[in-house]
Amino acid sequence: MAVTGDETETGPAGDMTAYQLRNPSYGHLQVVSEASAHSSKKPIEDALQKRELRLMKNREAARECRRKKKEYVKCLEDRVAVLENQNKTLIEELRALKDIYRHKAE
DNA sequence: GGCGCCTTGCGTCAACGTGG
DNA sequence: CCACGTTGACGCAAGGCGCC
Repeated sequence: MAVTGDETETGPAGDMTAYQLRNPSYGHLQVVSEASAHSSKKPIEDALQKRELRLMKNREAARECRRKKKEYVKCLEDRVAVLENQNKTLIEELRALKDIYRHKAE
């Protein structure tokens, strides 16, 4: 039951963080799917199981959410860099044109 | 070394939006 | 209406870094 050959942990950090190694709850859904094999038990156990599943799913969702946010911010930063370059070029171009205009006027 | 401080990544909760 | 997904906010732990 290997952790589903993970593709998501290949971010900038690369490997598992110390936190991930330390924290036993840093896992994926197969643990719970085992647990929920037989679904009708005592209501309390059932509720607990439900909660575990919810927590686990939310854990994954939060991770994905952060990944997306990081990607979004990176996109914005890249765009800023591009626009700054464009701006520089345009300012330079404007300066050159003004120069030409001034010489002609003289 | 051993601090304090800052940054990063995580898990959890709560609130909200949405599809069935 | 409810179950579920998404995301901001919060607190925590660890790592990096400069300072003593």
